Amino acid sequence: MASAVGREEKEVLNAYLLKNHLKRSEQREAILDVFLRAEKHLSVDDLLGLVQKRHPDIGRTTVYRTLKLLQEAGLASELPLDGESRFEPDYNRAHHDHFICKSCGDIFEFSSPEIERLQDLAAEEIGFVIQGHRHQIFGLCRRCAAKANEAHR
Amino acid sequence: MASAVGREEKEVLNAYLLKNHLKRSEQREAILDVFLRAEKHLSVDDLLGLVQKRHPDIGRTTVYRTLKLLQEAGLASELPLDGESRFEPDYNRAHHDHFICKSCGDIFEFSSPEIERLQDLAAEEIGFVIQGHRHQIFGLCRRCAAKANEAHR
DNA sequence: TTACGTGCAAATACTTTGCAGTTCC
DNA sequence: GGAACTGCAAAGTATTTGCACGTAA
Repeated sequence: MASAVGREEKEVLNAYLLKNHLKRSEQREAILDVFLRAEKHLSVDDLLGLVQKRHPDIGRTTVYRTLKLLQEAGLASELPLDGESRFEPDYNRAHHDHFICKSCGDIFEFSSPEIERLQDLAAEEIGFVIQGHRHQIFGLCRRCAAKANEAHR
Repeated sequence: MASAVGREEKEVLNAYLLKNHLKRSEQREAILDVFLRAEKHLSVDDLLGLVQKRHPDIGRTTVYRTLKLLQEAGLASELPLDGESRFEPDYNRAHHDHFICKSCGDIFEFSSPEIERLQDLAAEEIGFVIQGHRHQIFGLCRRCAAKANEAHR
């Protein structure tokens, strides 16, 4: 059962390691495994906590370094928030942006080719070459909005 | 000449101070004045540097605190970037988002009511109540893109 | 065996806070 | 006179780095 998760991603990682004369390690495999199984949008602390359930000796530094490695290998992407960043799997995933609930912290994804197209147009107008973007929408998710409404009465 | 800049904003600040039982100070007035005259998108360090040209005794802490105050008063808004935040005047300004050049650091503004509308639609679909958003596009400005192209030959 | 990986502790970078003295109202 | 403001130094927070030791190839 365990081995079925992220088979492809594990191959991608190994290929990346090989290509760059880097080494495999138990830590890297454990972190990738936990990362792929987890709910999305983990903070470093979240991920460290999950990893340490089975591997208490893995340190925070290694989690930081492995997340950086996974990004370079195209397996993870960072969601830079105000305080701490969050990370999500990014292998073979379509581009998307995020709704972030200020109350419960939950994150929802959305994607809009139309928005992308409008961005491209605006960039073209000023001769700007787009390399990446960050599009985050803050507010209250359905549940928290309902709660807030109730409390108002 | 000096007194003509940001007259209205200064009134807004004074009204805000009064309403909240806060006090006026030479520091706050100097910082607001420099802030309004400056090129937009200043970092705290930029602003501190400019302020200290005329008021060497004003400290970094006061700049931080005054920027927070100006935001509360609706006079400034923060552009949270990767390392340090930048700040821009925000009184009676239409909403807009930013292109940010990774090479020279320059920031360009753009606004698209269409994008806003699409955001609103996406939010509605999941019952999300929007309170704010951050939409930043990274890449190369026209000039830096041209430079990069040249270097490639 | 040699270069890479790991974990700790220390360093960094930006921002906030505690505190003692000063200023505004 | 009392609450608010200021500047310094210290504390915070998230992340990175130096280093000695361990490990994969």
